[in-house]
Amino acid sequence: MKSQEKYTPSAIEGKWYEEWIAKGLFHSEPDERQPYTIVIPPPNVTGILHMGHILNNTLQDVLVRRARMTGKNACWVPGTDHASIATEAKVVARLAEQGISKNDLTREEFLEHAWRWKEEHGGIILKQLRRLGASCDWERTKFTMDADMSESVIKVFVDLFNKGLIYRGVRMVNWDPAAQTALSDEEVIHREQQGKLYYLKYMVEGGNGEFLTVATTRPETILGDVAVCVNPGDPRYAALKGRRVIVPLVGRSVPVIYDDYVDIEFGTGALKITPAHDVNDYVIGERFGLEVIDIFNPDGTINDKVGMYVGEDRFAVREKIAKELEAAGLMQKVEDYVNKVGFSERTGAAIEPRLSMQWFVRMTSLAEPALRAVMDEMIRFVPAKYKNTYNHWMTGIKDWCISRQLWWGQRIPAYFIPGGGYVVAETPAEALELARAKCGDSDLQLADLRQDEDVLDTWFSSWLWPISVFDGVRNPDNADIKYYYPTNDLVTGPDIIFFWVARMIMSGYEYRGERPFGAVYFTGIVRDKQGRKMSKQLGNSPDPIELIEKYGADGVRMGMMLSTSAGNDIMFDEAMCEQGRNFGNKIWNAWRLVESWRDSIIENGKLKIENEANAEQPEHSRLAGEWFEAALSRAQAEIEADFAEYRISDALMTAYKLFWDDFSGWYLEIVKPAYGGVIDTATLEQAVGFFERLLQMLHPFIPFVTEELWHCTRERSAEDCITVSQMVASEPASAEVLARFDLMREAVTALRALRRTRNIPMREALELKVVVDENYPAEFVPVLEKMAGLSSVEAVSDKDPAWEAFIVKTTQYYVPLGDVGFDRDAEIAKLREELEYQEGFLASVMKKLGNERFVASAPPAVVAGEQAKRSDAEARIAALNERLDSLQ
RNA sequence: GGGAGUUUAGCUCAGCUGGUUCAGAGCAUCUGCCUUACAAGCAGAGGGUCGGGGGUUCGAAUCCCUCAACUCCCACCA
Repeated sequence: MKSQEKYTPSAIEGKWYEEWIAKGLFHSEPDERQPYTIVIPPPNVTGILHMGHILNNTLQDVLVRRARMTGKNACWVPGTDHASIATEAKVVARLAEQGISKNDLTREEFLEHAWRWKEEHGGIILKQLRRLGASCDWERTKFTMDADMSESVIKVFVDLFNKGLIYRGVRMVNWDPAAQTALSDEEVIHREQQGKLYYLKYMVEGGNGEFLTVATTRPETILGDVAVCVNPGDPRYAALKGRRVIVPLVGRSVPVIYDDYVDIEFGTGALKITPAHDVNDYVIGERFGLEVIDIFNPDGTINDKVGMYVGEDRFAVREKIAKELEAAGLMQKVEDYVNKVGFSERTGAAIEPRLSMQWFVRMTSLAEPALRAVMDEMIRFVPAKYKNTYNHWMTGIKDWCISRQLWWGQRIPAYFIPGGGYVVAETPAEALELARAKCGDSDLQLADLRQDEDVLDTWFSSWLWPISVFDGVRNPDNADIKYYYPTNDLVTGPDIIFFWVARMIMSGYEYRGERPFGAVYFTGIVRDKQGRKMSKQLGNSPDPIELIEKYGADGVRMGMMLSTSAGNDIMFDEAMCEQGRNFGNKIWNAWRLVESWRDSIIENGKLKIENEANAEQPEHSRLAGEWFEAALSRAQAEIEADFAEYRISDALMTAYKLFWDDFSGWYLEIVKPAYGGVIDTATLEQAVGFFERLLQMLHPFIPFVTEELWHCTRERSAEDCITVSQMVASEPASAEVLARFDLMREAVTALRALRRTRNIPMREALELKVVVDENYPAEFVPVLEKMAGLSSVEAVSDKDPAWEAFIVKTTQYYVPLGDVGFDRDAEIAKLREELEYQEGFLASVMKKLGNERFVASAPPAVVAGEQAKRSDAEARIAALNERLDSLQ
């Protein structure tokens, strides 16, 4: 295949993705190779791609592609999450647009709408991931509400119930009035709010105008007040013992009670007790056997319990009641006050603590092996700092509220028996059997049983994800689960460490007796370049698809990977994508150069110019090959080490510099045929070989352009894609060759600088004289000659002071040039400056070496290093002095 | 109120268990160049008292203490 002249990402990306899919290159089946497995953190089925997904999925793709190219059987399982609250909210909103209220529908009708919505709008995000180049095994795509997935969830619920790890009870839970469901503690986000603290007067019953002042942030809850509580040690209220006070406006008489919970210092030292709407109040109410008056409807409006403000919203009532208290003279004062308020993670609604009947999972025993696994690094967290966070949460773990008052999700498999009690079973038939046995009524019919209305928390299905995607719950011994589980790496955000990561670890040990993954790579948050979180409201989040259209998926991926290190937030700047695109262009053009060499000697697979092309390989090209082989090996080894430590951006930077600087800037320039000449076949072959290895090294990061060029480097069969090609293992690199080449490179740089100051064009050849010593890279002279444009290199011992000079390490180089343009004073000044620096350096080294304690206590290698520095510096100083003397 | 983390060039970040005059990289900036792969490029250059202060050490960006700023997580104070 011949390359196109211009690099146009859009022209190649779609094509190759289709090819990969058509050839099934991302599909994995168990075989004799080692597996490498990643399960995707399933995005919401109705979600669309944002920058966070780009970051997260590019990382996964880099890991998977690299594994695929290094002998592993790579399997990346994609899928989506049913996201019960978010999706149900969207469906409800859409129904509302059509004038349909959820309340007018039966459960079945609603679910029909929901499924239709899912079929129409779901999975967009998975299609978008293809644009990014994600090499998922799409044949394994899962959805958390697929029949088999749901079955697994129910099976686990029943199992945990039978083990006594699931219970049902009335508890104070976090109520989301918008979604009208309970939430787990993790789904509540606490944020500071500018609010007010209202000081209300509670008149003492039977007193003559005495009152007690209670401070509250939520005056509307006085409707549910059942007591006022003060600290028993508070002298201000000692006299009120046994008295009752009147709840303002409401007129209800409530007792004054005494409990240590109340802080004397805070507010007025008096606390109103509303057991139905505050967790602490509930606890105190229980202690004192107080009544519970729930004043809210599920949607956060006031109910008819008290007969005031019926049907009005809680926040409207707050303002209204404040005014009326004021009017009634029952408001002492109002202060500005900042407090923390809980909000629903999904709907953003202010959470209402509410007493209700819910299902819970006992977590303590599940947490134990899961905690140990991470602390003992059976599961590695990257970065490790998240071990702390995890440890803290797991140690103080609370029971998990798993019931949601929604319809979209797995319905809780509990069936109530008419006479009371319930049974839990995987199927209605089993439930009936159990129920009959339980109540001893063999005539009981299925229709008599009533299934619990609630569904399970979404996370109760996703915590099984690494197991259930391989059907390991229903068929624990199937070939897939045995082969792919435990998975290798999990790439996710630290924001779901409790929601998801911790729970997967728990379910992993409970249901497989094994960790679900070997390592968790925590990404940071993608922010804009001012450091602000990307959000719809701010409008600072670029559309990833637009970015891909502008810079190519390759460019966007590069941009992301260049600036990501685990756990650190990434400050996204579109310029990074530009850099990525530029790199694609660089690769492209480097190939065009090599290709042009080939085209000049080969046509239709045959040599056009026999004699010249078959000529012996020039020495400089042979040397360049020797050096680049070493450079490539070293880079490969570094990249391997980086991947082992999950330093993905470092690995990329190493490959980037290798390609751009070493390969394009040096190797290709060295072997480039002279003007009008042709390349020899040996060098061409070598250049193409290097190019292919570089493409492989880069492919995980920048898959499309590398695949395109892979098919240009030689004729390939349809199956021969870089995606499934195997990288050759790194060989030890010769440090000697690399170091000597660098000395040569420095000489070239010095000669270039010289040309620049003396304004000598490249076509004008220079003569180089050298005072040969051990730091003179004699073997690379052919390269030096070519790169610096030298006509001759000669070893000398006598120098002419009129010669231009430079020193590389300790080697003195001279170039005889006329006096034209030579600035003796500038040269002397430069030499003096250099001399001063070297003398300072030597002094510092001597000081160290003269220090007995240093020589005695520093490691021998360090001391030897200092001695080497000393002799180098001395040699250099001698050379500088010599040069100075000759000039002065 | 607890806990964790961050602070190094204009920007984004590397600098591992103290040891090259160690102060680095990429990008950006500046100066030359349209040199027949690439101006999405080439050749160069400048730029930081490693947040402040103190200490340990022969030696500190690196270890300790302290102060400051920022970020995140956890927590039932009205």
